[in-house]
Amino acid sequence: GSVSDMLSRPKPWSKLTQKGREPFIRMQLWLNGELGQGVLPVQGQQQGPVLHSVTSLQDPLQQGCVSSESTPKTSASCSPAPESPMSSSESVKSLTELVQQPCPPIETSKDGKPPEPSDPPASDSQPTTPLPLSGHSALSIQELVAMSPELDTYGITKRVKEVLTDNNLGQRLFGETILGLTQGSVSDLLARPKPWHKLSLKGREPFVRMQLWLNDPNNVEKLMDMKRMEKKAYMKRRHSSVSDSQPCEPPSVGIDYSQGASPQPQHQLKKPRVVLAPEEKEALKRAYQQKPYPSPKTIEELATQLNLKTSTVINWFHNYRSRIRRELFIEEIQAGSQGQAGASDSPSARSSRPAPSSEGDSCDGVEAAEGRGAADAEESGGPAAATKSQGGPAEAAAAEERGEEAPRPAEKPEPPPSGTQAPQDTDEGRPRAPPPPEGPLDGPRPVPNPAAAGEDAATSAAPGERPARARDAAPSSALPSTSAPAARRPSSLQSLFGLPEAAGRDSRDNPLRKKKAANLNSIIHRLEKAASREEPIEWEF
DNA sequence: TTGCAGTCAATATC
DNA sequence: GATATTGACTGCAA
Repeated sequence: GSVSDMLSRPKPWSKLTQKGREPFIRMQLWLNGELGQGVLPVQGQQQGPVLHSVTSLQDPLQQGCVSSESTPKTSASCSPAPESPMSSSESVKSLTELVQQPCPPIETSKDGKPPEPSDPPASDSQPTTPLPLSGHSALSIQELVAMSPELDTYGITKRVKEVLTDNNLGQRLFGETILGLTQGSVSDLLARPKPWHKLSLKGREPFVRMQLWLNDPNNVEKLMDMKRMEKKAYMKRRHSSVSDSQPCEPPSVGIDYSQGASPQPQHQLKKPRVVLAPEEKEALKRAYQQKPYPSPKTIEELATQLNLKTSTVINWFHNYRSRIRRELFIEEIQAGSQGQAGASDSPSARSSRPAPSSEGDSCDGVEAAEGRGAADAEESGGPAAATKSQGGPAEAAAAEERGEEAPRPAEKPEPPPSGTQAPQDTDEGRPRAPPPPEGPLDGPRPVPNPAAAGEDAATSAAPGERPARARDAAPSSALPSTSAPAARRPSSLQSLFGLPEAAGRDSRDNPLRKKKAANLNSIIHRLEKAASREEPIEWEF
């Protein structure tokens, strides 16, 4: 009966307690084929232990940055349940041990050596995760992730960065060996970690791995060894190739994908990477300011005007949106940490917190208005909340924003719901003033407000120009979005992102504000969407 | 279909 | 040489 109910009416993850998540984890493991080995023998006496392990997983992680003080109640929370033989304490202990073990093994197994040539094709025993951690017992990284308490992603990355730099260890080595990610991904992750509650299971994985690694007393040593081994291998290779002159292939040490079988088709297909010219980026940014979510038509136009492929334009928008969002997260976190103190937790709690701003540029322009309206909406959990978490924070933040240099008229985005909203955008809304150099560009000329072209102009919100600085720091709030779930676990969250309200954000606010503002557009867009559901009539203008 | 999260991997920059 | 940036891709979810 429980199964039936669960299958037909699964609760969203965020609404589940640790205990409640267990069945889903089991299902996931089962789906992944990881239950096969009796890892999680659901029934039978084994249950006890198994469950234990599952739950206990949390501990290991906790040692580290789990939100600093948080000390989540983890296991405790799960008490009831039928089987819960595991009362918190002991089970936890045993578990802890279990978990702890994992650390060491981190690199073991297949990774024992990084990529080195030798690496056997990884046997692959593990379906999904080939990485290091896998070795351990039955605990899969997924289990750890699923059961782990909220981790302080920012703190973790900070520590990792420190350890790496202090020991002169590179991101590539760390990434490939410990995280199973490439250097670029590691760099991005370390520089712009998203708050735990904003991450998907998959996205949490690297943080769990980092935490485990940090907990491993021999972590540095192991990496160092690895580094040495790599170096040796590299030298060897180098020598040999030198002699025979193999023009050589990739000295890369990492991962050998060579599966023997296929002769690596590599080269051929490689299409050259598209590199957008500054003018093109400018134009796209401008377009984004006007319409963060351009219609296909607009995209086409943009592509045509810039002489780019539509897919490039589409990708650019996707990436830009998502990156801006990420930056906002960091700001939030930083802001929080700074002021820190109490704030209760993360985003979630932060309802009223301001956002920092550190800069960024990336999104320039975007300012748009901030509209608290939007903020409100979100914050209250309103629609925004709805929008996946994501928009949430960022947007919210954006909302707060407002700043902008000169107060732009239309700034306030207002809660779109009302429909129209987006008034400003289109032309008037657009940043008329400083629109970048349109003229100069030649080829792709500065897209004269591409946005305008589109019909959807309406959607976007106010444009803002780029340098918005926004001075005011009004604290607004928002950010709440961060998802309700988070809210649920105050303990840990708190520590993570405490947000001080006041903290000096103002000072630096500007930079980011822009971004935030940009996000406003997103918010608006979404709100509109939501609104439109009810009234299909679109707001075209 | 659309948008997003997470990554990769080519480049840029330091 | 290491790290940062960023266009593109994959898989998912709504």
